Amino acid sequence: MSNPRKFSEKIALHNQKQAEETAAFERIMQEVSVTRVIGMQPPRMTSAHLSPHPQAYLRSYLGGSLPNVNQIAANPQIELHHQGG
Amino acid sequence: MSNPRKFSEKIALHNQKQAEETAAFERIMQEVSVTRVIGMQPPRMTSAHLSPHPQAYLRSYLGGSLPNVNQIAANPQIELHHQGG
Amino acid sequence: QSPQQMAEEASRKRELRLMKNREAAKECRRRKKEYVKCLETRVAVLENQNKQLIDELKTLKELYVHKQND
Amino acid sequence: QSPQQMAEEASRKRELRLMKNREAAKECRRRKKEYVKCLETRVAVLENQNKQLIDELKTLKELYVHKQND
DNA sequence: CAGGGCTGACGTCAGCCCAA
DNA sequence: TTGGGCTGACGTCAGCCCTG
Repeated sequence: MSNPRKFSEKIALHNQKQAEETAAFERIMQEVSVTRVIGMQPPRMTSAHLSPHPQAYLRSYLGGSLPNVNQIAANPQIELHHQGG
Repeated sequence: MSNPRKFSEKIALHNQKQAEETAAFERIMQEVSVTRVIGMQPPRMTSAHLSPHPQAYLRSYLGGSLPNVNQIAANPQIELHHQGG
Repeated sequence: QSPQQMAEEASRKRELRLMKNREAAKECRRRKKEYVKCLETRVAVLENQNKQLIDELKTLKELYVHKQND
Repeated sequence: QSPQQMAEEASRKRELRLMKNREAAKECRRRKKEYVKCLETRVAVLENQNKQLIDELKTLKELYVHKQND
């Protein structure tokens, strides 16, 4: 049953749910942040686009490592390949 | 203090917060729904736009009563940004 | 007043206080139980709202990038 | 066995059981208190996440309609 | 300041439920 | 099936805070 009788199990279940929801929350927030950043660029060219290192430009706007950026890199306008790890 | 000692006050406070958050939640959901609906139209004209009653057309897509939709249906090109937050 | 009457009076007062505190404790436990149930319900409601908000955010985000590519 | 030893044995067993249940009740109250605090913390966290999600949804929505009007 | 309303914490009883 | 672990509910004590 999803509603255990022992308090320890209830606490463990709530901690698990909270961890999952926090992960999903942070993930979607980062994705939306990335979407908004790349969405602001196309209408106006920035000097950063002339830079030989566009990856560094994006990483300057965003904080941590962005594993999902690869999907966004599928956009034909911007090329963003792995920096080799 | 925001953390009362009596349980009745705690319950009242939680009910109040829940009501406010639920109201804000339903409001933003309806707004986003409206935004998505009107955002799908401009690229291609639908036969519904030739109808003499566009309000009825919108109400067919959306559920409850939408007081803001009237303004949107009247002037589709206006910007709707209410309290900024 | 005789000490006998004093003892009876004290005993009656004590019993009355115990009775009041007994019922008060019962009501207190009832309110606490209701409060905990309120907390659990609130958690469930907020959980559903979070999921719906995340889904709507995903949808609007993809719609936004699609508009971007048009 | 004499009834005297029987009574002592029963008394010792009862006292041992009371002692165990006493400590168990104490631990149980501790876990319940921790659980309620966990619930309150969870409510606060979900509340903040809801507000942030709504704000982000508002921002993305206005950005979407702006892209629409361009 | 004393008195009373509420609640935190304790010990006890009764009952549920699972592993032995 | 049953003993033991956990918990729900009770009554009591102690303490806080507010009102008289």
